[in-house]
Amino acid sequence: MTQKELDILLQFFKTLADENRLKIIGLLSHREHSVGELAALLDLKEPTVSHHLARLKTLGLVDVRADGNNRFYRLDRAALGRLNQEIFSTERLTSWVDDIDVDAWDRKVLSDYIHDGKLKQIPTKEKKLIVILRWLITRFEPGRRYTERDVNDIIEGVYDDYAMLRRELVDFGFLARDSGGGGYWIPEDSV
Amino acid sequence: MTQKELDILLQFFKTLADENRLKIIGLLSHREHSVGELAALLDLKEPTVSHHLARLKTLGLVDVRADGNNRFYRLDRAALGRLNQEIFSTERLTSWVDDIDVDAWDRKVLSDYIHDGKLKQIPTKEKKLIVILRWLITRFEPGRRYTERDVNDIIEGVYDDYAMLRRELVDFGFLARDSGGGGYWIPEDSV
DNA sequence: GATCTATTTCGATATACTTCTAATTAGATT
DNA sequence: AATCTAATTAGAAGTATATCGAAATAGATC
Repeated sequence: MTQKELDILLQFFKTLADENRLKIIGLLSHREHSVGELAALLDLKEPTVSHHLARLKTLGLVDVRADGNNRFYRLDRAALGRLNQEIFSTERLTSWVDDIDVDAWDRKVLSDYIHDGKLKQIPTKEKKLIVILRWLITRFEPGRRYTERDVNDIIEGVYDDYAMLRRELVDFGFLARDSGGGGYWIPEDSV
Repeated sequence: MTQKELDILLQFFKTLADENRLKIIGLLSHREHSVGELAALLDLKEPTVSHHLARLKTLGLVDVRADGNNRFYRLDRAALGRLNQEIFSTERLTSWVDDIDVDAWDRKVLSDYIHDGKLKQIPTKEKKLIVILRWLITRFEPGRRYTERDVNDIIEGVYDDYAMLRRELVDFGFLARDSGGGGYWIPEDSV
């Protein structure tokens, strides 16, 4: 769903989220009314009713018909039904947020822990640690072999305790290690 | 529709009339999320998200599942569909306002033109005049005969120009007059 | 048990919106 | 043309509520 569609949806709910506007819709569902009539029925001043009607009109929910000085407003039922269908279709509901960046969480964590390209400290929470490790692993090329020294040097560029981070990378499967001294590499099924 | 039902409807729209709550629903439509995740995704602080979730929960739109310190919220799709059906059924739309007092218009006119039981002035608008006449005619008993003097006295109690009002009462059929001098009375089919 | 983490509650602030009065516009009536 | 009526527009005041920081709560971890 695009931001524009979300705005439309939002305007719809905002417009209907007022007791007097709901009552106006109810009154107009019976028959058309002038502004003065509505004001009297709802015990509001004309300008207030005028304001509410303007909002309903913006949404296309009501029509106006001028008759002398009076302006008779009536409900556009078709528009109401149309909005209903559009808004509450299942597809729409489940697609409300395609445009939200789901990596925002990752970025938040990164911005919290990384300043000027350096890791400030190692997060204790596993969920956050994984975000950091995922960021760190991008400095290694898939398919290439690294000596322990290589790995330490790369990590040290962003954090002093390279041994700790190297261990975490291995523990969480971001790096594989050959116990025979064959060095480190990114496993095929790396996260 | 009762006031209570209108309130429910109103709460529904008010709850959905917020951009971030719509986004939360969208996010939860994919999968459950913790408060912290939602806060990061929406770029809001936890208390704010907590507040939004509480409102959604009041409406029954979301469920909570506790897991350690985390609380995972998820969408109750059934509730959403249920509300949709209830809210947008045609019967409901057309019955929104049965409880609105349609005599309020009359009362408005009366309060505008009558102070302390006295008629301030005669409205020029026919619609309003009729309201006044309907009020005035209640001072006469159905089935009883009145002389012109009786009529004048009764009217003069509320307005000086009794001749004018008497004429209007007759013109609009609130009073019948016997051309032979037999006086005035309320006609059977009086409005 | 003390500490840490995620969430909620509380209190304050800032913003959006409803509602009103006053002034303006447009149409009808004299 | 002048007046009157209905409605809208403009501006102001009050109310509701979204948002945040600080404090409190509850669960997990050490």
